[in-house]
Amino acid sequence: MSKARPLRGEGTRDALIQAGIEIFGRDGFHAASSRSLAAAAGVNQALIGYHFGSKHGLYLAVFEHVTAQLADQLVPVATRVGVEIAAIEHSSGKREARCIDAMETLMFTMLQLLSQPQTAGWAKLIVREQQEPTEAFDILYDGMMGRMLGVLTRLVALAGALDERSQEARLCALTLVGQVLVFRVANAALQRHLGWHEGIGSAELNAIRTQLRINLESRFGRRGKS
Amino acid sequence: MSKARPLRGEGTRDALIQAGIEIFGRDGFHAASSRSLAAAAGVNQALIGYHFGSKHGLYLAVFEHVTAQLADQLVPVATRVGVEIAAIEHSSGKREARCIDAMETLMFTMLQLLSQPQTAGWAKLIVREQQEPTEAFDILYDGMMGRMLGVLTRLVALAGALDERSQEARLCALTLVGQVLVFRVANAALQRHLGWHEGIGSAELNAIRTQLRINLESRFGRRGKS
DNA sequence: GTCTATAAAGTGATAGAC
DNA sequence: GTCTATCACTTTATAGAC
Repeated sequence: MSKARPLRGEGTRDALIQAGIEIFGRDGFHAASSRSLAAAAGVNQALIGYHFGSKHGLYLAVFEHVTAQLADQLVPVATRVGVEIAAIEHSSGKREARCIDAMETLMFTMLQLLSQPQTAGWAKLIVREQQEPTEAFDILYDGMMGRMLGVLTRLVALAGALDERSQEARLCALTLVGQVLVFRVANAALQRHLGWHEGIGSAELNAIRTQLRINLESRFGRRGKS
Repeated sequence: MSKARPLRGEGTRDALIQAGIEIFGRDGFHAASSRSLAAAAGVNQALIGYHFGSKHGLYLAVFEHVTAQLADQLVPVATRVGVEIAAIEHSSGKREARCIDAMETLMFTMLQLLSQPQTAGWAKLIVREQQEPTEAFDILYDGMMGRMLGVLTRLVALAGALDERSQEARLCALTLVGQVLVFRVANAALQRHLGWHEGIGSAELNAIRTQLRINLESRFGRRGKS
């Protein structure tokens, strides 16, 4: 944030949204003060009202921004997996193996995204919002989360010969999501249980990926191991 | 909360701690005001200072209370599982099956605890604290969480012929915890993806348990299915 | 142990100059 | 588009009566 000169218009909006990710994520909506938001953005406090109407307006704008960023990274992968699902459905053999690869792709993409330092703020924000959902959660679910859950559920159904609308398939998909989420959500517990005080780097990412792969192969593979 | 007459001493402390679970969980530490805490407890605002020194003192007392409550319910199960682990270690056959049963017991106990309406406040409190851990998290980890993770890790190691201090065993234990946690943490997503708007009842609990069991048997069972 | 009252600081929003 | 200044209100903590 090197700005001896004032940002203008769009720049101020962006700076406030970035500050919002950090400050709302750290403190929550209520505890984040307009003054701390403005200070973190390096702009005047009155500009929140000018650009977003109110602190709440900035909050919603932050969720729109985060949803768009997440979608940017996840939708292409989800689309590719969707194509692969259609291909698997019209083929005969090796269904399980192809489904497992696709699930691993989805889960690892989510894991990578969630473990980047840049997304730490997004994750805090989302976890907070899940506990006490407001209209900001709708932005997130409708814009990205629902689609990801849907694709994963279709894969689970395909690999397990279930109806994709069945409760079993949906529940199983959630247990898969849980295996990824825990590494972001149980942050503080991770640090203590694994000694990963420096966060999740590429070595850690690979170790987690290996476990996820083993779990997927055990769960959906045709008997044989490795 | 029927109290035409003032609570005295201990009663005031208890009322404030209960109010703290609800209000701190709902609003977070900063956004929870002393006035709303006192109002929820039905006591005078000045009594927070008298009994706990400050709002922060009440916050820590709330975590000590929640940790004690969780430990009350989990430590007996963890102890029984610890005995079972010792028994399995000194036996020869059916190791996997016994380990799976023990893991299911642990996970279902956690799931039940997390899905009770009474513990909803605890869960929110803990999830918040994990995102931005303070000294309150130490109370929780040292008092209960570390022990549960330890027991689960020992079981994973035993079932998978791993060293219980290995990273593999610890990571796998975390993926198991994740499969339970997701049902509390991704609360709002659950409601939308599964349509469980009324929360998790006994029918839902059984459906989840079945999935967890399948996952455990796939992962740790000797080939053959069900 | 509980109350009222209040001090001192912080809050979101906005009017008006530039 | 950005700033300063300020209003009206809430915040935590505490002094002092009972």
